[in-house]
Amino acid sequence: MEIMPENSTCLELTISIPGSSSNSSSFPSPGGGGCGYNTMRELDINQVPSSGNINEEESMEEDQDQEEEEESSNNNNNNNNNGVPPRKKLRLTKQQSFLLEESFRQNHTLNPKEKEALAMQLKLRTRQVEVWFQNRRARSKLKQTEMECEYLKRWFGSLTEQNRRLKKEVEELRAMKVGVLSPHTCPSTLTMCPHCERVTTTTIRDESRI
DNA sequence: TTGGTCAACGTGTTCC
DNA sequence: GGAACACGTTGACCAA
Repeated sequence: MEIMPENSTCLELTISIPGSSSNSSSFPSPGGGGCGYNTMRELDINQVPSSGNINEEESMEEDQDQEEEEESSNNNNNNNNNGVPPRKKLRLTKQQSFLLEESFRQNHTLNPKEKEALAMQLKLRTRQVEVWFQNRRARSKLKQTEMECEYLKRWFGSLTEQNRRLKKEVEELRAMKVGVLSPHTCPSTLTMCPHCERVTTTTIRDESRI
């Protein structure tokens, strides 16, 4: 996208690199983006019990979560709510978010092997990793679109201002021309000043002196 | 209560 | 034709 704003000095449009620090969901930013990660309990209802990367406290919670998930899963299989199981909200842990963000920063798409490996590492299902990347790309694109929108608004403003100035200048020139061509004045020509790039009038008498 | 966030889903499109 | 993706939407959850 190439846009040249007024005077070509430009407001240069540098569109955000997805995954940049300004991103609301990036880690670490407690409470960043208003999602309330700092205060809310990191409850992951779909998560498999942890080992390895995640600390003991989280591990205990996730063991509990797994039981809930299994129960939920069983309930789902039993087709309560007319076969439509209640949808529960998964919240990724800080660690999971961090690793996903890191991965996204390196690459915005994953091949099946990378996806599987990441899912294993995060103790998530590959589908969850896949969905996370899809949503992350969407958020990234949205952010970029918002930035472009802001930029275009500013550019529109500067063009409007430039237009206003040019119109005013045209009015001045018209007035000047009327004055120059009026009776009792010498015929003149319009010339462009190379320094200020404004049009000035020169009388024929002036020119003859040169 | 309301608005924002985000995981998850359904569907259409693209690519191989 | 199927996998991967984009896009729009839903619903759970949270803070103000």
